[in-house]
Amino acid sequence: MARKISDSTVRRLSRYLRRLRTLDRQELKVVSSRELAESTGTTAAQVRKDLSHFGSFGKRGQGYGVTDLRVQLEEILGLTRRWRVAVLGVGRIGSALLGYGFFTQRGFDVVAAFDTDRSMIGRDVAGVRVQPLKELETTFEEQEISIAIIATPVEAAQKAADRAVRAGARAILNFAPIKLRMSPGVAVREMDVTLELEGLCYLVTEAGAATDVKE
Amino acid sequence: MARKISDSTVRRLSRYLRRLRTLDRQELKVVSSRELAESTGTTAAQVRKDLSHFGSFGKRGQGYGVTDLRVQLEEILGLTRRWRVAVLGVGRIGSALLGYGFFTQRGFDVVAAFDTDRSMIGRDVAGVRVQPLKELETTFEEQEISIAIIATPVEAAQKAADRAVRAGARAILNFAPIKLRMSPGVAVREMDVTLELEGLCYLVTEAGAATDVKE
DNA sequence: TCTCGCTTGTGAAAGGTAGCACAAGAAGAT
DNA sequence: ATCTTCTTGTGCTACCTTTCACAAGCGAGA
Ligand SMILES: NC(=O)c1ccc[n+]([C@@H]2O[C@H](COP(=O)([O-])OP(=O)(O)OC[C@H]3O[C@@H](n4cnc5c(N)ncnc54)[C@H](O)[C@@H]3O)[C@@H](O)[C@H]2O)c1
Ligand SMILES: NC(=O)c1ccc[n+]([C@@H]2O[C@H](COP(=O)([O-])OP(=O)(O)OC[C@H]3O[C@@H](n4cnc5c(N)ncnc54)[C@H](O)[C@@H]3O)[C@@H](O)[C@H]2O)c1
Repeated sequence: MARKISDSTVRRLSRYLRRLRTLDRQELKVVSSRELAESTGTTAAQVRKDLSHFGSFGKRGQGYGVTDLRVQLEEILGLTRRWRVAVLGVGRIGSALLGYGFFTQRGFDVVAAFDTDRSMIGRDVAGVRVQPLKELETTFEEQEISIAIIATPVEAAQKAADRAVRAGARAILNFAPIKLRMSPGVAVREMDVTLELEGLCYLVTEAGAATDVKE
Repeated sequence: MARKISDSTVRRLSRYLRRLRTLDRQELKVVSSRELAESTGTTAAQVRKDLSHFGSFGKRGQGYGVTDLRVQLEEILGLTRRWRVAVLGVGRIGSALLGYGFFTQRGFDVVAAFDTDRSMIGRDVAGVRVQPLKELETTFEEQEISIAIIATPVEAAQKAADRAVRAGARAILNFAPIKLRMSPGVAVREMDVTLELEGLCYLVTEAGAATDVKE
């Protein structure tokens, strides 16, 4: 199983899982690759190809057992354990994330939050106490935090991420609009709203230009 | 210029632009494809290939004029005009977005916000008045809103998006963890924090597994 | 003017990813 | 027991994206 799985495959697996969890809650027993494809925006062949990298989970002529496939995907993605998460920067985005109840359902426990702002420190935000940065190292170790969410202003993002990694974080989810430079062992994902909006603008502008040409 | 530009290329263009804006503010005059690549996490050849789809913007032996290339990219992405944006659902995420000053700098004006909650309606959030849903159609038309950001609970997301599109939106940025079904003419981008976190878990788990095998 | 050093722009090659099409297999009907 | 119907798993193919490699072009300095 040393095969390299592409990023787009992993993203799709996550989408399948999201859907399977809903189906499971609705107590549906089986699902076909076609149904799964339709509700996640891909094709049936793609679903089967993605799953085939990890084994055969379905029954021919029937489809996939919903609960069974859900569990398989959770194992593949590494979600059979719970993950402890810290938020760095408790401003608008940081607070929103701390209040997001969904994480707990999905296996993520936001157990710590850090800020430099005196007036934030000590406050309780959605059940998490905001700590000063100087407590970062001890808390990361004590709580065995492996994921850090960067929600500081862009100027502070690189340093905050570096510090989290030195303290033991193995993955970074970055909300600041900057490309973080990280050592190879550290996994990074970027969430940049502006970047997505710009992508939408391109599509809308192109669509407009395309129809203009046709006329 | 009817060539189809891939999503990943558009994403990179946006990253180049982000970097160019910073360089421009620092009053740097020229930048090479190599420098641009390093600061955006790609390769020099990739940068040149991406740009070559739209024309020749550099000088051989010198590099690219920072301001010049910035303007070119803004034109390509459709950012020479300003875009009017509405936020649907003024909860934790919706409020954070309304307070995000960066949008204005980048050509996006968040001019309207909608919510169903009586206690939210009429309130002023970061200078925008929260309106009831029934005013959506008139506001979209009067303000010529073309982008809708969906920040409602997941159950309401599809309906909210449909309504925005019927009212004139041509692009949707979706924060709810669900695949929206939209007619082909509408551009959609999804921002799902949980999905990104799960992707990180996969990478961390795999990295762990890989080193285990080596030992 | 000629040469040298540097960087772009791009055709060709390599490397991946997605889609097609069908044999294999499972369940239920006859 | 056989036939029918359905859906999986997968080899093959087509397409698309990235990388490579180098000629072309630009400016500086002799
Ligand atoms: N607000 C949004 O909707 C939004 C959207 C997309 C991206 N972002 C990005 O997310 C980041 C945070 O945005 P925001 O709007 O929440 O900003 P904010 O100013 O509301 O919050 C930032 C918080 O980080 C704290 N901080 C500053 N330096 C720190 C450090 N070194 N360590 C820890 N905390 C530190 C500040 O005290 C503040 O509380 C920014 O990079 C921004 O670009 C925000
Ligand atoms: N909070 C986060 O950090 C976070 C992170 C990622 C994704 N999300 C997603 O973003 C969405 C919003 O999350 P939130 O935490 O801000 O939730 P929230 O409950 O704080 O806010 C949701 C708001 O939407 C309003 N609303 C409900 N139905 C509506 C409708 N039909 N039209 C307009 N408004 C309506 C509610 O009154 C409420 O004010 C959810 O889908 C959530 O899954 C949230």
